[in-house]
Amino acid sequence: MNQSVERGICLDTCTNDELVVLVKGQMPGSDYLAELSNLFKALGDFTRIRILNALLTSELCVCDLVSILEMNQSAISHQLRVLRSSKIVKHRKEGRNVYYSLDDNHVHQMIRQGLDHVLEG
Amino acid sequence: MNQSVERGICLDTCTNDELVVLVKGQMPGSDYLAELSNLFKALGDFTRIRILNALLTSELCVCDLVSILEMNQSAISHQLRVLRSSKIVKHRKEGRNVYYSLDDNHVHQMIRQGLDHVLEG
DNA sequence: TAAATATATGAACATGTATTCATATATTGG
DNA sequence: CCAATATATGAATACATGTTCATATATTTA
Repeated sequence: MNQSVERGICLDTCTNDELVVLVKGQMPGSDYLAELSNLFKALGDFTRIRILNALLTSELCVCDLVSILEMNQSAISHQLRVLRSSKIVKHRKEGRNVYYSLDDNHVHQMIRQGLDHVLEG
Repeated sequence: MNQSVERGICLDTCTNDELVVLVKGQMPGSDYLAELSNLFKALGDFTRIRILNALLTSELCVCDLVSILEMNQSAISHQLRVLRSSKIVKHRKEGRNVYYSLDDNHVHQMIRQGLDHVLEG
């Protein structure tokens, strides 16, 4: 279906070109696209991706993550906050520990799919 | 399989805890995780996500994208460069136009999966 | 209740990044 | 060859973001 669309050569900026109108019409709303880019942005950091890969294996508390990533506790907590506010992880408190886990199965799949991509490379 | 792993309560930082060792062992190598986070980072920008959503419908030249996103040509070109260097889009030249399209099917699927996620909310 | 431990958070700092402006390059048409 | 058009790119700027340090909060234990 992709390549069957007729192209219109742009003169200056082709604001009313048929294809442009078509593509514009098929784009999801800005709200969704903003949400989507924010989701990817939250996944797009080395520390956070390592946290999430760890959580792929098991629910973990903050100090587990400190040991696994060999990083500052503060740095970990700050990044967990980002992941929490993006609803990517959920947490539960048990005594003085706070256990984090993946909130959603979609994210699980997105990470795995991304890994497939880079492993093939 | 997740919750069946025995937890070890951390005292200070539990460097030798069994679970920590297990999780560490199951993490992909740093190189892959770095690549993965870079891939997500490339997807994690509003402008770039809009470009990619447009390319989901059809191959497009730069000035098409300028019209579709209603943005500065320079801004678009700069972002296309980011997508190119991340191997997310490919390009072909035809006369004075340069046509961009998605390079890889994985990315296609990742975007769709991400959209599913945000559309469900 | 005091000390110890686990976690969260604000401020500061350094670094990264998106956009704009000006300009360069390349291609086509006259 | 010259003018016009499409695209790319470097520099500048403003803004976002990750880490560290210091410290606050909450919970357990002695």
